[in-house]
Amino acid sequence: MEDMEALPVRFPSRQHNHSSCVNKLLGDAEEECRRQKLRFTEHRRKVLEIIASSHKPLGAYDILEQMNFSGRRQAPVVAYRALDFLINLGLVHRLNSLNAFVACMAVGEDHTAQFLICRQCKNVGELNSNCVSERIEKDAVEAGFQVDQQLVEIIGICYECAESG
Amino acid sequence: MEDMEALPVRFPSRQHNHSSCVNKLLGDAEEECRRQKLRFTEHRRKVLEIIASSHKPLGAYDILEQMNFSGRRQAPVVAYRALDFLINLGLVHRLNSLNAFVACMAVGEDHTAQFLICRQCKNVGELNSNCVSERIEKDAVEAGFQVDQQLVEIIGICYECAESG
DNA sequence: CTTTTAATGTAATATCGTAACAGTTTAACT
DNA sequence: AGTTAAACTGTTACGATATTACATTAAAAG
Repeated sequence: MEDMEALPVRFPSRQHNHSSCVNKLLGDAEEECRRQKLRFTEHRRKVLEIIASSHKPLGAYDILEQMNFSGRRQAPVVAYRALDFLINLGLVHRLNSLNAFVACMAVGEDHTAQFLICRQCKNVGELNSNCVSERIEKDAVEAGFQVDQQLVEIIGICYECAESG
Repeated sequence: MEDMEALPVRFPSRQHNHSSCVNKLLGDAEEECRRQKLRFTEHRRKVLEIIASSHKPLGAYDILEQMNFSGRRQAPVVAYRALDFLINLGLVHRLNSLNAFVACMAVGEDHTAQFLICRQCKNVGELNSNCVSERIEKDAVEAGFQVDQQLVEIIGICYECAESG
């Protein structure tokens, strides 16, 4: 896996190793839950595993399909509950333009993420530009608007898809 | 209605006169359709009227409820078709975080809009910051990402709601 | 005036998300 | 340990949002 730590932009390369993503995220989750005395239950672990195994956004019902523990299909609310938990913890993001969910690529960095969504390969990257978020904050404040939350989703074509046509 | 033309930020004041918004938008629509040889049909006019009459975002089914032409309820697809048309024309925007629609406040200015959504009064303003959109474009390009569309939704509290508590 | 294209009417269905409530597990506190 | 309170789970049902498919009608282009 290439080093994405130093860059403000993180778009998953085609070759990169997912399993290390998964392990890192599960580790982060466990640590964070210990710190905040929250329970990292089976459902929550499973949902995080599923999401972290893909850089393509997954719908709640896609996730649900992969949750068949005992061959039995779970109710939708099971997935949504786990997703809410993970989102509040900052481990998962919701993409409003797709009604879908992705794992966070910058856990614990207290970031206001912007998402790069490739409409060809469907991979999603995070653009972690403080510059953008500060600019938004600044312009909003000038308008007397007090910002709680920024949602930035950028749709286009990623580098690798542009290359391979 | 206060003059919002000169400002990069447009948040509707409580006192401003909606009917002039509606008329302006209908005029813009007619002109744009004439120019592009598109048909400004009854459904399309009606939906635009409904949306323009509110700065609060409306869901497709809210719009549908106001479309009872002959006392008869229309099918959802009727609203969605008109909405698609108006969005392509740049007269209406979709707010992904709310699954809702608002009239454009800056028709014809070829803008990449950012939306200010007040979570108290539910009014929506447009922040028309080239600075933000250029910054996003620039950062994305640096990551080798080719931008087609930017979605920026900012959730918080507007000036008037902050004042009145 | 006929051919083609665009828009409409209608029904059915897919997709996404939540409410309500009973039951169970876990943590916290005597 | 035993008790209580809080958090989590199981289950059913339903609400909200959006699309497909196809037959019909209206408008524009030739």
